[in-house]
Amino acid sequence: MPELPEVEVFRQFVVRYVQGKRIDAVTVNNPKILQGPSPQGLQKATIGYTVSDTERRGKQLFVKLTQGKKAHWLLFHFGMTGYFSWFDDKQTIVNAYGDPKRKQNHIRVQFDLDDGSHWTFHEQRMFGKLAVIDDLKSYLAEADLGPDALDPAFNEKAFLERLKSLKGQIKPVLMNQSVIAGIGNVYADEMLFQCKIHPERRVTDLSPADLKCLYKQMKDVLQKTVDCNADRDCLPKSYLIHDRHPKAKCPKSNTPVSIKTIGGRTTYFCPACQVL
DNA sequence: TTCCATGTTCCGCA
DNA sequence: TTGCGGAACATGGA
Repeated sequence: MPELPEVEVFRQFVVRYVQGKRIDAVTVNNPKILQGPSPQGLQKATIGYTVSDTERRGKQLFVKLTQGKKAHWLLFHFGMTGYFSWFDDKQTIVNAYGDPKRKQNHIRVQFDLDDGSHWTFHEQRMFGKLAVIDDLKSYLAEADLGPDALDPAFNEKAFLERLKSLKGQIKPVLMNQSVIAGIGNVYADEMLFQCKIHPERRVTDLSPADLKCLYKQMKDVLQKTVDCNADRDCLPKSYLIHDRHPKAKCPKSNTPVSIKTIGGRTTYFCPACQVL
């Protein structure tokens, strides 16, 4: 589930509830979530360190840990079902996706903080990961990741430049993290719907107006979702995101929504608004 | 019980 | 080389 907006909300969550606190203990309930370090290695990399900063690129979240002059980063990827929660003696805050009634489920890693509170990483399906990164700059330089979709430096000109040499269907291109980082299945569908572009159209067949619309909607859809704190119910009624189920009807044309596998993912679109 | 899932990666084929 | 379909990964809800 977590695409760029959700991961941005997770980042803000860390800033609000975790940043500035020292990690006193770590519990790894399922070592498979760790990519690289052993549970002991993770303990060594975190215990005694203070959470001092955060970064995000696409769907990847980086959390900086500092102890004196020593510093490194934790990398979180949330797969399809990952999220954070935080709790102390008085309250529990479940972030973005967790069902408060089931908040104790699927805790893969728990960090105990120096103020007595606890920060937990949940990941039901184990597609997510947690890694330790020594040098964030070189990691990002070597990672096969495109520019972050919401990075202000990724402007219209850069967007058009990036897409102009590509040939495939537009939807898989939008979801390709090495082209643009952060767009997943749901928000790709939404921006295509808002621009009335069929998801199977070729990038090379799109008009300049189509591409400019996609740029605008990429920013709008993602930013609106961040502003909604990733609560999809808060998004405009005119969004197709509310109609991702069989028998749903297009919010603009009232046409039954089509469901088709495109680029390997379940795709929702309006066959009347989005013509091939 | 079977099918499906919002992410990523790898393999094989054209 | 590029594009693309399919499978695999692990888990549980419908």
